Amino acid sequence: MTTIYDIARAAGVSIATVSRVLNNPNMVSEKTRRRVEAVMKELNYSPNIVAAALSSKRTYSIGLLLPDITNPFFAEIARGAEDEGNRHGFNVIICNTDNQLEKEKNYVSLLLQKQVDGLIFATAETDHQVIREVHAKNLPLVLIAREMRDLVLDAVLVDNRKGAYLATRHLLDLGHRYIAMVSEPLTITSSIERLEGYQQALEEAGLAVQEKLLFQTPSTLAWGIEAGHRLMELSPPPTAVFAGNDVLAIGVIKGIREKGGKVPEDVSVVGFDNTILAEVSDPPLTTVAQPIYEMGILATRKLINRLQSKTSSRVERTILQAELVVRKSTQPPKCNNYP
Amino acid sequence: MTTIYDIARAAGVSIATVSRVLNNPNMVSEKTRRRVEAVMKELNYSPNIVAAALSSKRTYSIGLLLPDITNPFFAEIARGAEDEGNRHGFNVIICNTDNQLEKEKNYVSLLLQKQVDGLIFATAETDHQVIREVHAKNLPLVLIAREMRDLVLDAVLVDNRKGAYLATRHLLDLGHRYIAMVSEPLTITSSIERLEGYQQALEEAGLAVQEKLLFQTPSTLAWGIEAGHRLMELSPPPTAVFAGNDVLAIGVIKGIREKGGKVPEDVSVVGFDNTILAEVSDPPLTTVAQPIYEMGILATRKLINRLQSKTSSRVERTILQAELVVRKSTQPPKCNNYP
DNA sequence: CTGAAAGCGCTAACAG
DNA sequence: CTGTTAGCGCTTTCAG
Repeated sequence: MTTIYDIARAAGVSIATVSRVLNNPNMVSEKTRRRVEAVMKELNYSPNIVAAALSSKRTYSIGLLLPDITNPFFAEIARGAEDEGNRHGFNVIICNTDNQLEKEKNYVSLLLQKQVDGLIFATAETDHQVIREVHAKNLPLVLIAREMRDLVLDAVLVDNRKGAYLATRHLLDLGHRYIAMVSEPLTITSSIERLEGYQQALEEAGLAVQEKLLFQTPSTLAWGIEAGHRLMELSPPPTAVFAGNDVLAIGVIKGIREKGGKVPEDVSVVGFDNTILAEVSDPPLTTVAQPIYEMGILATRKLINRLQSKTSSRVERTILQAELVVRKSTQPPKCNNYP
Repeated sequence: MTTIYDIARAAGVSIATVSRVLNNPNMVSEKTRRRVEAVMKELNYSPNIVAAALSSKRTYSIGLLLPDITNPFFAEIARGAEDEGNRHGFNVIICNTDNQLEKEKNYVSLLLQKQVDGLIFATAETDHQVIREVHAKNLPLVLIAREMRDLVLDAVLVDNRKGAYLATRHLLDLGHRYIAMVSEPLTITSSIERLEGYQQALEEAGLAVQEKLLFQTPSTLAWGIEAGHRLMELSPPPTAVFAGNDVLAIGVIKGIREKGGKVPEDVSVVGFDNTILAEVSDPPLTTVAQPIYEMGILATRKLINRLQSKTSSRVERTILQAELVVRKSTQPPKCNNYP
């Protein structure tokens, strides 16, 4: 491996000069710069970032903590983060936390030892000791897709309430009056907000929220199916359902079908997220689109900005708009037999 | 930030001893070890891995190059790689290459500068200059899911031929005689092998491969749909189709439907990969399962083994079995009108 | 514009 | 079992 010493010797300059042509080329005379560069090429030199990091204290890598990269929603966030990071010379280290506090703690500790420049955190918890600690340690940090209940930090979010409102409103506009909601556990801020949007739409339409139409389940296909079954066991079953995310929505559709119902003929279904699943499912899913990829980009850009301008300006929450994407899983109700 | 010097001073030992309790605790007497550990706890010490890496030449991070983390197939590989890496104290740096040579080159160069301990490479190309260079530089490297045409390297693969054979055979067993294949571009080794499996099954059944039943398209939903259309324009249309992967299969189903066909009633469809898409699609997709997650794990384990035993033993190709997962997208043909 | 020199925090012989 | 002493390869004052 060739080092700046080799280059310096071969070019007849000091290592300081070599370092300068690497980092501050304009502080070096054109002539010596050229010479040094030539030698670098000739000796096929490649700087050792680890060594640079040790003295400069910048590793140019950031940690991305998310529940599960296998979930299309987070995969897309990761893609956005990685693209934007790469554009600025940063690498991203992926960490799958499965929403387990223990794992998050271990990852954070490891990432700190690796001296990452900052963290992007997509956690499920609304209250989080680990995040508090990171924040206390002054490591740049931005939250994505989820917030914390009582600690305001840099974050990139989507207007969940509005999105849920749009979804429910769409169902209402189609003529539905008996609309269920299947949501993720309400320990997640986004779930709470989506539920609020649903409520608001119903209330505006002069409808009361009915307890028996509210389902709360973990966010997996299997649980969605289960919810679909329970929905169909209601008598009468709802004519429409708003699911808290695409996975649940697709599960619900499957569950409804397994009980002999048809989507959208018997019951309309709306999802949330607009992941690839919504596009691929049959019928294609009407859903609320979040600019997921863009969120990954924005969070990363925000983090990098923080890293560059040491100015500890104040906390910045970016809230993006969600919008309804109407596909084939919704239609007017056949009849309106609402209790 | 507290360093081993601080610990050494506070514990009344040398930095070497501190370093030892960190890396070779058994080389230190129980008593001083305890003391040092106590001080570490007290001073809330956290080792600086960057510094350790500079002198030890091990960064405990590995690069994972894949086309696109957003593709469920690669996301699952990434998950496996990350899980296994984490289990051994390695972090994984994700790089999305989009199969672009230029991007791959840049990433590899950056990863080398970052002194990653090794690389896991999922590339589409069958012949690859970048990989040759990495290999020449003696950086531990394992290929996953794809091979190179004329360079045998450590790799974790699936028996594509056998998988494709099983898929086609399943269709044959159901009574289909007029079976199309929609495959990814044949520049990818896996595509070629899958085509071969298809051929073999047909030939064993005494059927000739018909050129007009062979489609080759990029692996996206849109192109799959397009292929579905073209399939239905044949007269008669095939009674079954084997698609080179799940995304294409789902596209084909959509395309068939758009032309008024029913799946599986009019035409049966088999996919390949068994990603979440197969589970989520309607009808659930009969497909060939690859142990994707496990492949990620195995590739990583193989890499880590290489890192640990410096023994340059010989190249090792692991070939996993694919198996058919029968779901609802296939059934016997209504009638067998094959030309 | 350039060079000398002092680290960054840790590992790894080598002695003892 | 423990301490001393060189580095690892690069950045960064501080002089000149």
